[in-house]
Amino acid sequence: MNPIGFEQHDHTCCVDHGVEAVEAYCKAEGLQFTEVRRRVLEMLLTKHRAFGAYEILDRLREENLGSQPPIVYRALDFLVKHGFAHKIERLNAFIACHHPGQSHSPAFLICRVCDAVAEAQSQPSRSMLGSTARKAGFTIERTVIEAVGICPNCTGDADT
Amino acid sequence: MNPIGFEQHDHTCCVDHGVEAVEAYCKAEGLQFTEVRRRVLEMLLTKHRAFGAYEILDRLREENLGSQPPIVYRALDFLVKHGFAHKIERLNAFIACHHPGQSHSPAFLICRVCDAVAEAQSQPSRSMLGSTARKAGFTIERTVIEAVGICPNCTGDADT
DNA sequence: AATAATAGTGTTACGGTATAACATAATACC
DNA sequence: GGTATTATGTTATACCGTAACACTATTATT
Repeated sequence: MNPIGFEQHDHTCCVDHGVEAVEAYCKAEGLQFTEVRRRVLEMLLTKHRAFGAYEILDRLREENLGSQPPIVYRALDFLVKHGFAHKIERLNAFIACHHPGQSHSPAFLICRVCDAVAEAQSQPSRSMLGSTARKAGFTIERTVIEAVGICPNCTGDADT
Repeated sequence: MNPIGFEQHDHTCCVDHGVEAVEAYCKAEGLQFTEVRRRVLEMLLTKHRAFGAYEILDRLREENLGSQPPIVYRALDFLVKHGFAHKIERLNAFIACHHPGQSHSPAFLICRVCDAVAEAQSQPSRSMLGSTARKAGFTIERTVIEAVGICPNCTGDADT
């Protein structure tokens, strides 16, 4: 249950492995892993942080893969729908998933200093939110669990 | 720990009590509870749902209390800053707080059918998110806990 | 009460986020 | 090969949010 994102690591693995995993999944499920979708995923995988849709669009434009918002939003919709990426509601931005394929309810730790985002797992059904929902007769379909704060690498930096 | 929002109740109490509580708090703390701020809070209290900033602005405009976005955003900033209202990140919208004065980390149950929103309490430090953060060395300053699903009043309605 | 300091409001202008709607192209399926 | 489905290209627009500056009201100080 350790979050991925704040530790030092060989990041090329994250990119390669992430793309491979999604490629395999799409092949198995008969999903079209098109060039735009692949490039958007690759961009998301380049950093453990969230990317705004227009930031991604700028990159697509440079590569002549599209220049209008719907292009990037459709690619992001695809990635999010199939669990290859997540939207960080607090940031109105998107991040690659680190457990593609596995069904999961993600939780995020967002560093407000360096913008790093770590993905952890939540267990809605076993959380207080889940028990509150059951008591109230509310059926949870999706959860948004995000914590904003200071990551271990930025702790101690001179900014309150 | 029961969420407020889905049950039948005498709603005029919510409005009156909410305004009174905030008024008393502001008086005690030396905060200026101006007309715009009061009206925005009253509007938020009229329903157990979230309101977009521009929806509120339209009402303010009708009442000649301002016509430009900064007016409503400044009032909302004030209300959120002092814990009289919360922003629902998932909806980019705002809702009145139901425990003004008490310090708390709210959690929300959002019905995607009728748009009702119930406010419950979360306990970040005791949650899995809290323990994950501690293990990772992450300092949580604020949490966003929102569940989207179907409220008890809409359960069974013909929409999947 | 006059003054200075602070806080709130009015207004313009703009930037960031997101989607509806419709046309065209590519792919999958039979 | 023909049809259905899925993806992309494009225009236009709607919604969300803030920077910057002028002005007014309130509060604190003398």
